[in-house]
Amino acid sequence: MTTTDTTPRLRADARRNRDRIISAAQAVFTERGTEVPMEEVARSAGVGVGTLYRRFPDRDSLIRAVAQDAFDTVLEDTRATIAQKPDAWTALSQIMHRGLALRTVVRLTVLSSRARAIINSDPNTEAVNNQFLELVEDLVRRAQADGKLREDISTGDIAVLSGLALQGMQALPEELRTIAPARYIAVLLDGLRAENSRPLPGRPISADEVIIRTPEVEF
Amino acid sequence: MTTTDTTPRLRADARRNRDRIISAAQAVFTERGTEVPMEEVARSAGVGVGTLYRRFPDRDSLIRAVAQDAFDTVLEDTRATIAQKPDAWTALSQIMHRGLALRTVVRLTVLSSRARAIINSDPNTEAVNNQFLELVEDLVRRAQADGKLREDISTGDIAVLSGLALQGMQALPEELRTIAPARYIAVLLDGLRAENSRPLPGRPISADEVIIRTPEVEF
Amino acid sequence: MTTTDTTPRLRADARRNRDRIISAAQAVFTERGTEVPMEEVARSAGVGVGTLYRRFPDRDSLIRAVAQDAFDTVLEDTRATIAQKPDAWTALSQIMHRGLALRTVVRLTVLSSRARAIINSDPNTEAVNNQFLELVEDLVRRAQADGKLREDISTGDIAVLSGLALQGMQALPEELRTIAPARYIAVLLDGLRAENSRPLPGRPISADEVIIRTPEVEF
Amino acid sequence: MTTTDTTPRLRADARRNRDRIISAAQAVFTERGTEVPMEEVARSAGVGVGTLYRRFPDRDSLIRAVAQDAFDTVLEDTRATIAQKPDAWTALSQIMHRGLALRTVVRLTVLSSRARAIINSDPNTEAVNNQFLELVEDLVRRAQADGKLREDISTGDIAVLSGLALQGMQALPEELRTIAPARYIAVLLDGLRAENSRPLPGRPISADEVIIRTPEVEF
DNA sequence: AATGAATGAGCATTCATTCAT
DNA sequence: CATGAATGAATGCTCATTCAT
Repeated sequence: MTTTDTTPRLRADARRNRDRIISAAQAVFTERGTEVPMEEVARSAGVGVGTLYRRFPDRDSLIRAVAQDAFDTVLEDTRATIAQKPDAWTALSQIMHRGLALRTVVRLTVLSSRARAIINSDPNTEAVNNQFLELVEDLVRRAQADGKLREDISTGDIAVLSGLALQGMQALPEELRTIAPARYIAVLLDGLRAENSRPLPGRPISADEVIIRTPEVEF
Repeated sequence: MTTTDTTPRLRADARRNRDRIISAAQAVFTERGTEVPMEEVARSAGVGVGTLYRRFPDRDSLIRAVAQDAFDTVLEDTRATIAQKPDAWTALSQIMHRGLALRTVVRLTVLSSRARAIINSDPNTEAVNNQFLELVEDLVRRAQADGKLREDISTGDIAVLSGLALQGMQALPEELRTIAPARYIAVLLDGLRAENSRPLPGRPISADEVIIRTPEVEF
Repeated sequence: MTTTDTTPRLRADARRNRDRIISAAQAVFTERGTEVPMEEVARSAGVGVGTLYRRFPDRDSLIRAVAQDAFDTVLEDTRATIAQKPDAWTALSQIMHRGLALRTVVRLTVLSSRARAIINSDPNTEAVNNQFLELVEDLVRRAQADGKLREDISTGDIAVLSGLALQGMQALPEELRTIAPARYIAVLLDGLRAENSRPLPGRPISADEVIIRTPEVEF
Repeated sequence: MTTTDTTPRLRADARRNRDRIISAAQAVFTERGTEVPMEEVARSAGVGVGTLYRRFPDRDSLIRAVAQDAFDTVLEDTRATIAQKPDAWTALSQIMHRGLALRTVVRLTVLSSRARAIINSDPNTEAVNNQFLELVEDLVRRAQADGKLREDISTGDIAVLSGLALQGMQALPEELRTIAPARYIAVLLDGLRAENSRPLPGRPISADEVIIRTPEVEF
């Protein structure tokens, strides 16, 4: 787990508790949504509710911490990927194929309007997200310059599309849930290649446009 | 609205109310998930809770009715599309571009595990769904025979992919929410074309495999 | 059914409906208490709720009518019994052994505080009840004068005791429910005979004292 | 209160609350039946509904606990009585004259079919009840051998008869409600004596026959 | 006049959050 | 500090009563 330590000093055991809670919450939120009873989260972290609430005064603050953590991981991964790959298209492909943390982010931002609202109003997470999007933006530009990525597409589109392919797999039986995302990312990538492209309807969606304000949807 | 009239005879006003409730529930479920307070559903249908409950004795039975209705509409639309288009690829494209009812089905089946469980145990809805999948299956085969659709793909894949592109748009600002689905369906279609396709990882997923049994996820 | 016709004129079919409702309500109240859903009562009378409510504007008024009817029957039976039996003790025995209408009265008065409150405030029923108690009072006096009935007992005691033996049989299996009341009435009668008697604790309870004011108990 | 401690360890305050709830529920159930609003029970125990539900997850489990407790007390009382009284008839008399806990049992078993169903399916309570009935059975046999108790009677009859005399007193004004049960128990006992008894109709009812299966009656 | 639909108040139950141990 | 108990507000569902057909 990667945690941007905001709380300066924390005794070792308290720290450990905090981490266990975030891990557990991430798993539980990903599996069953952000509306699970707090007691469930506590139980699955192996602590009492009291402890949970001492660390995170309400559900929102827990969601915020989980999001924070996931965004951090995504950013780190992305940096690591870029550090090794000079080819923009390959880098993009790899990033889109990435796993759990990205999936958490997707769930949190795409599926739960509550999480979205929280994330949108958290400067810390937003900052990390912006850094991530900048990196992707650069890759997009470079991949297009290389003639690999279609022109009528922008960073926001990529963000949304990666999101789609990483979610919604719960409808599949266990066996397929593992292989399906890779398949659909691959289909998408084929659809994103310059060579294949028919002109798209609408207009490119930029990175700035995917940070959202719709607070009503709640699955 | 398309309602398969199961209840033999219903007084005109009762019928009207029933329809209003299903419409309202469809909208509300699509907007805010299947867990909205029943009172909300009632209010948005302009009836009292009592009426809602008289017609649908519990939430499950309402979800079932909404699903039924949505599946019916999807099937009808699909038939109409096929009736006019002899070209399989075009037919598939059009079906994938279709709107609200399909979106409801997707929401209901992909996002809410509760809805999934209900639908899976409703023979009526399942029957309609099967008819729909058969139609698509035929289109897929034909489009592949025509050399339009890539070979390493099957009906289940198409079903999942259409689902993905039709959901998750709530993360976008109002303006884009309208145009985005069409864009992403287009990208997907480009990715699905036979020409230039790279081999996909995994294996084709058949129609039978997307009727699902995982009841834990609940957003 | 014996109904003291208060409502002067009533069309034949309306009259028939009224009677069917009272019969049904008597049965249902006796079986399942005075709190059964009105819809149940209506269904078991074979009419719609609307009709039920047209006849009896609320639950209380239905209970009142049922009580009325039962009291009437009890009074009639008692008169008939007395008319044939000059021996007071035998008359008392027979009255105590009587069946359904008496049982309804007992249920209504002993088990449901609501019914009790209603009956107590209904001059009509009260009048009938008073006539009944006067008859019993006379029998008690005569049976004591004959040396058959113990002296330290009064009409109120008899009323309460008959009530007890006629109720609470629902705890027994079907077969016994039929024979049990007769057995226990017999035991009671043996206990009431002058010859057997040890002095009782407390004091004789008169007829006036069993018309009651406690409105809290509600089974 | 006698509580069979099933839950291993319970914080002092929780334990205290548990006991208060059972006491309150016993009183309230006895006064107003097993259908009182849970909120009433909670209020009368001086706790919030939440606490009530934490301890007893639903109404049935509360009824079960109250029954358990009452049966325990009855059994204890009975043992104590027997321990001091070698004379079977006197022991029986005393047991029949006993008060509140017995009355609760009676209410619960005789008046509420719901309670009956619960008790019948609770092995724990059933066990205690069986022990109780064995003790009474023995007393009945001895009292008959002593020539004190009439021969044409069995344990089940005694159980039913004690039940009758201990209930239904709510029809009486406050003052009499205190003395009445003793009076009627006395009458019954006179009726149960061997001397002067007339043969009873029907047949003796054994202890096994009063554990019942009729779940429809609900007062 | 009879019917059954509509309404909404009432009670059961769950769960976020606070607080005593 | 950690724990789990207590609280009460929110929501599901039922049913008495009213009213349109």
